[in-house]
Amino acid sequence: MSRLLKQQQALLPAPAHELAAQMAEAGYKVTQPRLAVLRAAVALDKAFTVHELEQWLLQRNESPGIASIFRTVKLLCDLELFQRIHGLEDCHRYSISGGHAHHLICVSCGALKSFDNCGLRDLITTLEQQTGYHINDHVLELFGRCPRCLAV
Amino acid sequence: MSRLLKQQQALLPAPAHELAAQMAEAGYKVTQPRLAVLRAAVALDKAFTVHELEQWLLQRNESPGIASIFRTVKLLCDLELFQRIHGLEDCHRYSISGGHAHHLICVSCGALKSFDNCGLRDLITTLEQQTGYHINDHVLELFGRCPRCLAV
DNA sequence: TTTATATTGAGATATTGTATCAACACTACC
DNA sequence: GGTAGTGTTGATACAATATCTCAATATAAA
Repeated sequence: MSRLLKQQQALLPAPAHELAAQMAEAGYKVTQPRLAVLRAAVALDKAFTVHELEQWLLQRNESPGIASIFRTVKLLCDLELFQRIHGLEDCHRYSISGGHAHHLICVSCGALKSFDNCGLRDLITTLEQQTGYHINDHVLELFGRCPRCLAV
Repeated sequence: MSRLLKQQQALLPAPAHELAAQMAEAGYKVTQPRLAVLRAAVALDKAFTVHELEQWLLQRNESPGIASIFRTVKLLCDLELFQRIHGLEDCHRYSISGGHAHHLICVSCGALKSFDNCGLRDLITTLEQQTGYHINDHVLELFGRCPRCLAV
């Protein structure tokens, strides 16, 4: 079976392949169900829900049990390869993290841009001085409409 | 019953009283269950969960049905008197909004500071130019430790 | 190949809500 | 003061997201 696995990995689009490699590096096995989730996430190419992953995989008759999809998403979040998206309506979407912390999301189609330079340093310094808090983390998500949806 | 209601309102701490007034202004009845939720939220004085509201009220034997607590929280969110908090671990906390959009939250005790000037205008302008998106909303939450928890 | 460990899938369970609907409580009108 | 209409409540059912349990299976290491 491990030969089959290697064959499939070789056929993966680069991003899923890279994510799988990072999973392996972290000491986790790159199994078929986990690969399937990675492929789905890469293919969807937007902020996705677990349900959307499952639907994508069901259409291709390669869906693992829903528990395994949830487990894989959680594992990838813990490894900081996936990231939870904080939406305006709900917080049940995830994205491939790419090491970036923040997102710009199209409320119309779900298209997503990641960026890391959030320019909050001054605000954080000011707030620390004003409040006496020691700030060490933050959530920042921006919402709007992407060029394609604006053109429609 | 309406005499009793007025008597109790007069005993409220100011913030709950004000929130109740705004509910009334918006055309909603200020009932005992709704007042109870307001009192609990004010008393907790931090980012709270619906479960925490219920516990606070149960301890005082004045808890409405859980459905009414959820309904009241939702109503107050719709009226922008409460606001959902986007936490690092989950997004099931709420705060009294005070019209401000952003929060600084102590991860240790849940203490909460609100502020409105988030200084994101430059970032938003830059991102709009870089991406072609039209940005019209955002979520920003900051996390750290409050002075009291830092002192422990 | 054998052994030990990690992972899976199915189903039960938990958590956070929302929908339904009969009973109740106000309000306005007569 | 009664009555009708509306808003609200509480109990329960239901839904969506997610985790737990545990036997069966897959994988890796010896």
